[in-house]
Amino acid sequence: MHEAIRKYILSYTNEAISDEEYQIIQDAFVPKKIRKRQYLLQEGDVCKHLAFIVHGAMRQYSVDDKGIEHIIHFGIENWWIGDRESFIMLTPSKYNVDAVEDSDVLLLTHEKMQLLSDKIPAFTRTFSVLDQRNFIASQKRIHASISLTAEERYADLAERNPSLLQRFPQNMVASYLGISPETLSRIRKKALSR
Amino acid sequence: MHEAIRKYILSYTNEAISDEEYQIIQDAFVPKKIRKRQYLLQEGDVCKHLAFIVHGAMRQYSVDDKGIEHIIHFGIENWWIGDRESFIMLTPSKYNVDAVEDSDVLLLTHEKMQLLSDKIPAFTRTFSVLDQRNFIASQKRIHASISLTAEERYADLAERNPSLLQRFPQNMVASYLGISPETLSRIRKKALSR
DNA sequence: AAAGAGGCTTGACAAATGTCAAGTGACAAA
DNA sequence: TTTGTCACTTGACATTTGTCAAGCCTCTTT
Repeated sequence: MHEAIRKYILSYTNEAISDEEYQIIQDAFVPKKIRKRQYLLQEGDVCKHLAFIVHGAMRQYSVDDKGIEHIIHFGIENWWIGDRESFIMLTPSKYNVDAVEDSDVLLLTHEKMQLLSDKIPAFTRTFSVLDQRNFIASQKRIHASISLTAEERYADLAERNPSLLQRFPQNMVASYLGISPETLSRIRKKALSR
Repeated sequence: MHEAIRKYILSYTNEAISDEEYQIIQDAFVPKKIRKRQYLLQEGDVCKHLAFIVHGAMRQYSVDDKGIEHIIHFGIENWWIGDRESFIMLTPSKYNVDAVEDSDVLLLTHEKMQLLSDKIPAFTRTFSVLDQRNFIASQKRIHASISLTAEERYADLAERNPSLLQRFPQNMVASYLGISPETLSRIRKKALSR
């Protein structure tokens, strides 16, 4: 399973990884299987690991006073998932993270992440680029949320990340877009008649 | 003016900065005065600099088909501003950045940023922490946009960043929150009667 | 096979928000 | 001073989106 990480790093950098470095990487990541509906993180706990998804589908969400779930992040193969705020600040998380499909992940603690950053230059760069991409992606999502209608946001998602629409049930997609399941159902109906 | 940067870095790290390092920093940053309404970046151009705001108030926004402005970022003292996507990817920006008040900024190109990262460890950490904080802040804003009503988003902003409400005109705040100026006016009226 | 749960759709209605138009007041330019 | 511009407010109305309730379908469990 660790092979997935090797490929992943290589996709972010051109630097080769030596065998010793590879050994360090193997020691840093802890593989774990997470079954559908199983939690990786529960609200109130401190996020001790970031998870690299080797295979599967997961989500990060909060639950409001009325018990309604608000999904703020989807994760599938080759994506990271976890609450960065809690992970870095060591504060109790306001979010839950759980598996939507049975998933294989690689867990990384904050200490191991520091270790990798210090010892493996390629990793430093990988993390830094990752942070930048996350920020850019967030910026796009903010832009969509203040500039576009619900219908346009759905079209945008369908264009950029069609795979998410197939992997996650419609009510979760609605939550991710910030609209009710009924509204999404109606938007899709309209979109079909074209 | 460069003294502002020294203080800024020290607020992010405990490492002292030597005189040689300080010299490198002085060479990297180019001071510039930007008058109210003056552009730092225009849509279609590549964002060549990130700007550290020493004094003043600026905004990053897009303009849609109908000519309506959508503000995705405010910047005041000690904040960075610029289009990160364009800056990193070297692609034409979809945004404008201009000054809302007369402002003093320090410009940093991509090359100089690399130089600082390579030569000054404290800077590497500063940028990395900055990226992380940006990501966390974005995440909070996404959460607000899908979970809260317009009224709650305003209350949230008023609580977290009251200074922005005083520095930026109300129609810009409305745009930032993703609502019409009329709606914000009504929300404020309601909020007063409590 | 029967029962139940969950996800999706649909209709009727309510609530939130946007749009348009008019009016006011402050401030800057002439 | 006068004029004009611009931000803000307010009212009337339109549009979008949410809420609630019912029904259908599929899948799982018993």
